[in-house]
Amino acid sequence: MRLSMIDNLVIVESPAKAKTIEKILGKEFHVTSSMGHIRDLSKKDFGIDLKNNYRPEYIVPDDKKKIVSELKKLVKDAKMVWLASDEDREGEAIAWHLSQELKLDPAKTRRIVFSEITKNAIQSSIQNYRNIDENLVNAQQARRILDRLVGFELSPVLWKKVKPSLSAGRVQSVAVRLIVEREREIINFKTSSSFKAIGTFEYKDGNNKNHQLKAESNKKFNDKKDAVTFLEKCIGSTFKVLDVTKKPSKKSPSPPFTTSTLQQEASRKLGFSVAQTMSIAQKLYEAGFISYMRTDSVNLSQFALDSIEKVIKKEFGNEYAHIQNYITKTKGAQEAHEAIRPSYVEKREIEGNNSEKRLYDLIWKRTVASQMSDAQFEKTIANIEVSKASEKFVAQGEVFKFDGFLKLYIESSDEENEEETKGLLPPLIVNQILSPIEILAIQRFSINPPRYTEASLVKKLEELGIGRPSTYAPTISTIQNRGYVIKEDREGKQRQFITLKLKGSEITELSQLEHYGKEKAKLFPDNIGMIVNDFLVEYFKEILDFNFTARVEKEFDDIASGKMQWTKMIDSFYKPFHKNVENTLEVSDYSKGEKELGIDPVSGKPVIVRMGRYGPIVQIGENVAHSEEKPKYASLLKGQQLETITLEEALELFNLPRKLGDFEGKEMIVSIGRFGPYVRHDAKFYSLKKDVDDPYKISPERAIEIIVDKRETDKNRIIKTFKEDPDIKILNGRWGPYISFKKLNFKIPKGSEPSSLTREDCLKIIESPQVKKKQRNNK
DNA sequence: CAGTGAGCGAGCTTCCGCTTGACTT
Repeated sequence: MRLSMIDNLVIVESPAKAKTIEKILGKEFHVTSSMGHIRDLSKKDFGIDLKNNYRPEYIVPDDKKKIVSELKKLVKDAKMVWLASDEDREGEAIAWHLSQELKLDPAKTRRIVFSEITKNAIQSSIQNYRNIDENLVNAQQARRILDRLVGFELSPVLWKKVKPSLSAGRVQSVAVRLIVEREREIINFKTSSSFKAIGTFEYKDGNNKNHQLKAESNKKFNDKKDAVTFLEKCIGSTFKVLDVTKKPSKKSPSPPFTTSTLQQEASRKLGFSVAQTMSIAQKLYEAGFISYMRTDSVNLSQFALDSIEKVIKKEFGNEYAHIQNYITKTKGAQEAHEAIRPSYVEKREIEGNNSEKRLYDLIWKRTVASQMSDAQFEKTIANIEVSKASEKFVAQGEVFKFDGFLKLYIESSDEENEEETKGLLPPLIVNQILSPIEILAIQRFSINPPRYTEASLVKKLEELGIGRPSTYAPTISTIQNRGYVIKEDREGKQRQFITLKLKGSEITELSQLEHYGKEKAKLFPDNIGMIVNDFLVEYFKEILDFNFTARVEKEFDDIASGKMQWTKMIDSFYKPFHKNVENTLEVSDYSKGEKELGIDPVSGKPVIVRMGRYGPIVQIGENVAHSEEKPKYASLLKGQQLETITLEEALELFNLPRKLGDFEGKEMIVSIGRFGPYVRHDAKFYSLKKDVDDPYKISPERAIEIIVDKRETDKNRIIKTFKEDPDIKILNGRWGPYISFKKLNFKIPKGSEPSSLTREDCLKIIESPQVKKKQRNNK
């Protein structure tokens, strides 16, 4: 079916948005989408003519050619083209690129903008059309060109001075820096401990009724001696209530979700990675369940506010509604969209898989809670005097007066705060004498700064105004893909802590174990991340500065408001920057993170760690040209870092390969290869079991066991072969049975019995279109 | 991801922001 003459063609960025808008505008308007940017800088020679005042060379990337040719067809038939891309710098540039690439006639082209998809907003935008804002477009061109210059000049410096294929950029390099510097803070963190006293007291009130309460000392004690001294003073002291203060307090709801806060809460509450959150949100958006998921705005449309108010009043009662619009405080926010909210808040639940349901539920609760009343408390603080000591005890209580938004939604926090003993306090009166039941002084250790999670890194970047909602998730992926950063769990450790207990007039000491330092899905810098970071911070301080983006953003704003010419801005940045690049190429050494750990007691030679071609290594002795004596090398184990490895750990690496004695007349040798620790026997390799066997300590008996076990599983490996076709084999693998065919492997569909498959069945699986598609995608 | 434990050296790698594709006639 071909659409006849379309009078009005509207072009937006996203197809899902196009669908909704078309419904609103009716059949006189055809709404289509550009799928974001349709042109980009060519990759040849930067795509920038440096000799010609930074003239950009734009091309249509291959994956956009189809869209552009379709748009060209549509435009030809239209009497009026409405460019409705987002109301921000990038959106303005998209509109401009469209007008250029589609060669739109200015007389038949109108630029319109709306930041919410409602009938009113869209119809009024049609009334208030304008021309493309060239200053804003120039600000975007400056942004794009600056990023290209930085990225495409810095990355090759790294290829020459550190390692090929590495990358650097205005956003990613600062993200890595944050993680590297945080890790160093943690490495250098000196744990200290102190004691805090917690007393349990009781008293009888006028009606002879017994009450109990807990109170904490108002001061910490630096060491055990001070804590004991305090407890000794408590013996025979009287404990008197000095004062009781009551004051009201309140807690307000958080604003509705932006991309960044959604990623943070989905990470804390649901354990999603930022990429997971975004792809689930995309599904919800495409299904029409939520508004657009890439936004920095906390604004809600009047339509949304009205329907949320109705829902709150119906579900919770009138006193729970407190309709308000929040103000976006984020640095550099462009606010082209609404906050992330349910499209129809009346819809409490959606159809979809479990993750989609959970994310929708989170968005629903957060949105509705944002329009609910403050929670009201009454806080009580009582100071308790200790007659023989200058320190006091403080009892704190908190009572709900009104739960407000907390009835629906409690925001999580990144800090794992210690539980405080806050609850209801019994009625206290001044000068009341309390009798101590027991007083504990518990040793508490200071906690190092927390490592970043993906989501808390996004939060930090957003605070610095670095990156945009559409790039948070890809940036986090990039720094992991380059090997700069690894997302990992870490086992916690154990330590002892002391509890001193005063009961009656006796002080006893108790030693207990506590777990600490357990990490889940935290970002750790890897060796190469640290080396690259140190190199960039040393030679390109300006770019790596946390305020670099903020500074250039200011200049982009000046371009947007017509106060500055974009080519001048780029020129004054690029001239000194490029000079610095050339200078760095000349003066800097090849950077491999080299560090001397000490002297090898056996040979008397220095022990050096550094990055080798295939990863981090340790060497004994220097590499002297033309010398016959070569240094000895050993690779670092997985998880060992150049930054933290000790001399002892480094020397231990040379205890491999280790001879383990003979088995069946052949020697067994233990060592560590690319794929981890192994035993070699009779020219065959047998992997040691991860986290079970230690190559430095494994016994010959255990090694033989591993060899025999492996032979057994290998025997069971072959399920079926075909005489007529030796290329096809049905095998048992780590993930169950599979078909092996000329170095390629194929899953066996559910429900088929592997041993009864015929050659024809196998060929069918190998030739099936789904499998072929998958192979293409893996390329 | 499907089973390794080597070592020549050509040619390529890379940025940040917008956005979802994918398949015939």
